[in-house]
Amino acid sequence: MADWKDTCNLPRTSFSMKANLQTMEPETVARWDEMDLYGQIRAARKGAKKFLLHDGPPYANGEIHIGHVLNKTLKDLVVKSHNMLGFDAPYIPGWDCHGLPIELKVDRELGPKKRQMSTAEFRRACRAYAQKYVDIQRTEFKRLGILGLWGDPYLTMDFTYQARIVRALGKFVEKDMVYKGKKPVHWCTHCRTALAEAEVEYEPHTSPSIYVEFPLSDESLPELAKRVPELAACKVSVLIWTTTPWTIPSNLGIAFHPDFQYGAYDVGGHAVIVAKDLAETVGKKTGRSFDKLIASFDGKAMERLVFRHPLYPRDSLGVLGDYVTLEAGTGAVHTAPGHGADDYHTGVRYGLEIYAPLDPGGHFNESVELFAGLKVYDANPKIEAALKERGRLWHREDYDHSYPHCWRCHNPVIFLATAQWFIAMDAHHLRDKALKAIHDTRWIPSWGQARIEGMIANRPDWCISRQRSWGVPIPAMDCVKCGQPVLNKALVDKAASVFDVHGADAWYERPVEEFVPDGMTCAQCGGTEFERESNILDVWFDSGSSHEAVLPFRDDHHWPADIYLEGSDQHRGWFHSSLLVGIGTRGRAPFDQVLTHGFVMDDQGRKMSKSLGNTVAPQDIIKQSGAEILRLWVSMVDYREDIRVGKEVLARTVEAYRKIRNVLRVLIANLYDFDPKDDSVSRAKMLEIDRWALAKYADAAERIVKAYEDYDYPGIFQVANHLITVDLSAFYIDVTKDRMYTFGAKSEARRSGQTAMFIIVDGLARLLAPILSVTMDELWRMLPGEREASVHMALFPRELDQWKDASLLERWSALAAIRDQVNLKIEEKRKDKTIAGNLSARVTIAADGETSKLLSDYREFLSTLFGVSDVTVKSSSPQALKSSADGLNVEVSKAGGTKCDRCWRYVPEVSQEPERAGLCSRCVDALAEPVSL
RNA sequence: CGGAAGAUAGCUCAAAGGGCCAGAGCACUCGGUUGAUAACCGAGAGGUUGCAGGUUCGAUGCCUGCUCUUCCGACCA
Repeated sequence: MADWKDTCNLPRTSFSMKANLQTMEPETVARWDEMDLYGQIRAARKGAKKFLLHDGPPYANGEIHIGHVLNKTLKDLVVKSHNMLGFDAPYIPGWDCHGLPIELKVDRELGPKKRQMSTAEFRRACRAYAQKYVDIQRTEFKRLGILGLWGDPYLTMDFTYQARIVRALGKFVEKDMVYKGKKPVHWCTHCRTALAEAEVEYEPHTSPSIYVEFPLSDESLPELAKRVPELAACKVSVLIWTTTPWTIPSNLGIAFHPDFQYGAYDVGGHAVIVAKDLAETVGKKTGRSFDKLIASFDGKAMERLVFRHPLYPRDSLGVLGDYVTLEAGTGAVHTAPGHGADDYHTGVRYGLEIYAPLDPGGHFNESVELFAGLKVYDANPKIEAALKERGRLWHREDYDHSYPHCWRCHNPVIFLATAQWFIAMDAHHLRDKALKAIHDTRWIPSWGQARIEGMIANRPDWCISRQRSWGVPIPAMDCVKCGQPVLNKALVDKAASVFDVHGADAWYERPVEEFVPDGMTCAQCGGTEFERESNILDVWFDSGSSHEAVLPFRDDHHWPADIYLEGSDQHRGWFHSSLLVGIGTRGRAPFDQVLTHGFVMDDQGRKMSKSLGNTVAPQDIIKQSGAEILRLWVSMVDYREDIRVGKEVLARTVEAYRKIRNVLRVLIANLYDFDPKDDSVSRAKMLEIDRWALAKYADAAERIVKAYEDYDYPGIFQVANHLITVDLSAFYIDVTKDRMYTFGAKSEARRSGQTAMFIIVDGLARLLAPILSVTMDELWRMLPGEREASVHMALFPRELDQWKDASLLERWSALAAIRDQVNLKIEEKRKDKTIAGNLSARVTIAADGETSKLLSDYREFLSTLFGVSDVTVKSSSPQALKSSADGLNVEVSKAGGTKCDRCWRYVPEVSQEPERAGLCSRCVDALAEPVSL
């Protein structure tokens, strides 16, 4: 028996079933580099409508983690898809290079060596460190298949960038929106330096706990009598509690909770105020009786009453604060605006002085009576003694709690108000304009608007100064003679022009004269000598200025950007700072749309952390499965929410990838002898099933394009996956393969199928290219016909309407339903071993009504549709139809006749000719045509 | 403690001005095939839509409370 297999048009392709992504991906990335794919796309789209995604700069520290993968891949999806939608969509990646974490890392690496280094030298070490991680991360991002201008990214430490940050600040200075004020920060008196939140460690500590009496001032008595008549004739005082006696000299207020109930108790003939819920406890502690309640009232009644300081002839204002609790103390909180965060905000709200009479070493200065020159910790007992002497100290005990300590020297730290630079939120209507800009921006998802709105509406003035080394210096100076700080446009411009050439290091290295504008004099004392301040800018100002530093200066960019895309934490971070800088420099938001994504969680939905040991390293996944799997994963999950990753998710993603790859492989493998130019069949001459496939494809393609426009990536996967698995794999390809394999290679029927398959696989390669960038690039190069050097230079499929055919699809969904019914019957017969494969079956089918007509219309096609050897359509007989619910009667039996050795169908008779022995007539005809090679 | 978001089959996603037995794909089980073969086809099983109430003829979808998770922020005087 001859081996007829060789005469069949079996699929052939070098697009292998196994993806080999581990080798394919690096090769592809290298090829893209070599051919300058990014540049070629730019050239190809030149003149098209622009679509600009402005990259939020990741921090140049450490290797990339799974969150970076989500973020950068989403950006890549946006950029690639917009290029294929026909936009000119450039992408310039950036890095955030300044800031504390790098400083700390470098500090640790340098160890004791750091002490011998100048600030400029230390900054050079930081720069080298940042550059190292820029390079590492760049390699990793490229490995993910992200396309962009990797050769010329923007770095916040670029000299020109540093200069542009300063110029952006200049816009604020010019409008008089920047002022110097005070703000409490963590301060280490041992290291004599401000500490960032990350440098503070909480450790157990024993503090003195004291209860102190503040008498009501006489002038407030009438007001109190009005609010609380019962107290009209009393001598009134309030009892406060604190664990930092040394802040008593700085006391300027007493805070009450507006809604708590307070009571005035007769204690030894005086009316003493404490929170009612705490009266009993306070009584026990102080050993006095709080049994006799004279009056009770809300904390609100205490607002703006004036109390007297227990040590000095000074007032202490009654204020309200929500942060007052009943967990400890008296419900009346000692408030020193210069020495606490709450105290500070309350102080600002009530117009109290931000008073902190300490030197950097934590000593009281000369103005502080009784305690001048004392270090705060040494002052504690003295202050207690002074209070006791005056009869104001009601109780004292030790108090164990967790207290902030300096992470370096492990001494307790204090809160200390220090001079800082601020941007005033309400100068030049900054806040109002920002709120309007938020309203004018499209937030995706929409709740982002309310979120950032709340933040902008409530935020305090922006503190932009940091007492740090690695960043952009605030080009402010102090008058040597009188200490008056200066920050003006001329100073800023001068610094910016120096930074342009020498970088911001110049501030620490070059002579001060280079920075002092000609003829500058101190506005206060007329002094002409100045010294530089050593504050640097908040790094959020750095990155928030990126639109100013990048968009106007890059050829293919424009201001504002079309879209920003970051994690939802950036409502507080980069979106926020970018918005404020944008308002300050140009009066509007630097973006039209803001798209946010969630965070990557582990497979249980918990956040990843080193301590939990549930982190998933993208580097490992790439090694095991390939970056395409990560890209596919990003595309199929709902990134607007938090997303999960874990073994099963990734395994499912790999399965999905295989399925997609395999179906595309079958399609291209049937095109090995097809040239679209010569072999395409016009739609009019195509078989109906091929037109059906194209109609399905066109519907899907249209929805996918729409989904790209809507940033609905999971929707793309849904549609594409359904088309590929259900419509193509399980239906179209399955039904069509007999024709493709056994018909004459050049027969119109086979060419018809090839035409459809070509259009579909070509279209899918385009449609999936943003997601499976490497795989589609590979497929693209193997497809027949003239085409761009890379699929990423191509456009999404167009003119899809020509393939659409709603009535055909409707007819065919009825046919598919019949096929489902037949399959059920076939399955029954397979179970009882009447038949095995579908080709060993014959089907007898009858129906009534519409279905009957459909069956007779498609009589010739039914055996193909069902994949069986023979179908007999019977005219409907009411009796036979009784058993079936939907007017369909199906009978399956074993096919009769002889099996054709070539196409495996059972036919009534096969050829007896020696050359064609065992073949059905259709195969004999097919072989009349020479086999193509 | 405050602001915001979410919770649908083992996994990833669908279903909404509230209404046919809540749908796919993958995974799983069984069967077929061996001319997509580390593939392919068919069939099957799998969900009281986080929990508890409420509104309604009827709720996954609306309201209230709770639980859990996540992001942001505040706080420990």
